[in-house]
Amino acid sequence: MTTTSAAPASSPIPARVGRLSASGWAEAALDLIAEQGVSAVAVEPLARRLGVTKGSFYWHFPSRDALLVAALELWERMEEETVFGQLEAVADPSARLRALFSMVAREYKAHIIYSELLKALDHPAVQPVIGRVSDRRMDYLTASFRQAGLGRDDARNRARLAYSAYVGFLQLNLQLKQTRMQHEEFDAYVEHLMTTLIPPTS
Amino acid sequence: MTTTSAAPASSPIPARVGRLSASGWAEAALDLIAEQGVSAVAVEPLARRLGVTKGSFYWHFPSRDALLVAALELWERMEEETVFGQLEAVADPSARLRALFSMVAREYKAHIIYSELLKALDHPAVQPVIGRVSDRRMDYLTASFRQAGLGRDDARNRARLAYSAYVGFLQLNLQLKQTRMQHEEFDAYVEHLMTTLIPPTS
DNA sequence: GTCGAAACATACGCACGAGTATGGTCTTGC
DNA sequence: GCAAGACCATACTCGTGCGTATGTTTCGAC
Repeated sequence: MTTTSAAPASSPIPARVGRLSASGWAEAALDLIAEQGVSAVAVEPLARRLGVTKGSFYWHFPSRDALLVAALELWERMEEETVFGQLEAVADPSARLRALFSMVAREYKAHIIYSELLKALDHPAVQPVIGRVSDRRMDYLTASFRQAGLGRDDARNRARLAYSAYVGFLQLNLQLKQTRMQHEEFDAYVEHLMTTLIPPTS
Repeated sequence: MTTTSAAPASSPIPARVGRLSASGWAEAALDLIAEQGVSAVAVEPLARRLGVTKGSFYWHFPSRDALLVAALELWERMEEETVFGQLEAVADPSARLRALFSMVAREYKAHIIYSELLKALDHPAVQPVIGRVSDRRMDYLTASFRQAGLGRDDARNRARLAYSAYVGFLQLNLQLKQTRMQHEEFDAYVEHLMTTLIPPTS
């Protein structure tokens, strides 16, 4: 979504503009992950989608795995700016947790990708990336709960609980289409999260 | 694990005893799901594992999908007895939530399978099954929180939170091998869950 | 303009999994 | 103790995805 920002993200119609670069392929791969998961990132279908053939692909990348790695690097950088950057900007630990959950509604794509990557943890290339991102977020949440007044162990456990709730929410509400929540209902749930998980500002 | 209870669940060595039945194939498929996920349920590898060939399989089942459906039915029945049955037996709503989390340590396999099925929600055969099971558990948790003193909306949201934490825990601690919790740490976490999520018995 | 490299097309070989066809071997009822 | 059906093996076809080999077009430098 940066360089060659053509193709409406999901169109089977080629409609290419210029030529492709390696990052163009990586971005397209990320789109595919968001839509149909990691296993859907196949060379030939992806090439058809971009209006080219595999001949093009294997000029930019040595293998399908190399594409995946490039896409994951791209996502991790993107995630660091978008999600983590926005979280870091929020000073109040209470508002920070709210920000994390509210972002799911706004920054939809980054979270969908995170959810899809969670489903592909078997893949050796995915595991370290998702490990780093999860640890980083967990540490930040833990620190937030600490400065919100919780003790060391309590803060870590509360962070576990909060982050598990985030991950579980992604699975149950984004993947399992059935019983999708409405906006009002979602807001009420987030409100419930706050009062339950955030210690009262004594 | 009922009829032809041979084969040590993970041995590449055949070591068959008698002949196979349809349920034998379904049980083997469930084992494979637990170990390597839904996509690993392929006819030929499964046949090799059982010490037979596909010729045998296609006598018992018309297609690979039919096997998956049979395996899912088997699991749903098994789950209803094991997990749900044990939950229902517990009267106190507080102890009930503790039971749900503690069961993850004991009844390992059923939860691993649930986790793997969550990762395969794209598959049309998986979605309704996991939907029914999740709804049933959610309803039961909601009722538990109600009789623990929470209002209608609060009980539902608290159930959402608790169950999301359960699902997230499965993903982060069972799938992501990295940073696995120890027994002591796990017990402390469960304790934290109780005090945080269960309303005090006024 | 033309030349070289970047970007792409075409046509292959290979592995693997789904499904079919057909024949062989147990094993149970009687 | 022998049919008949249950169970299994062998040998195929077909589709799909990965990777390679080898041309062909496009573009920028000079």
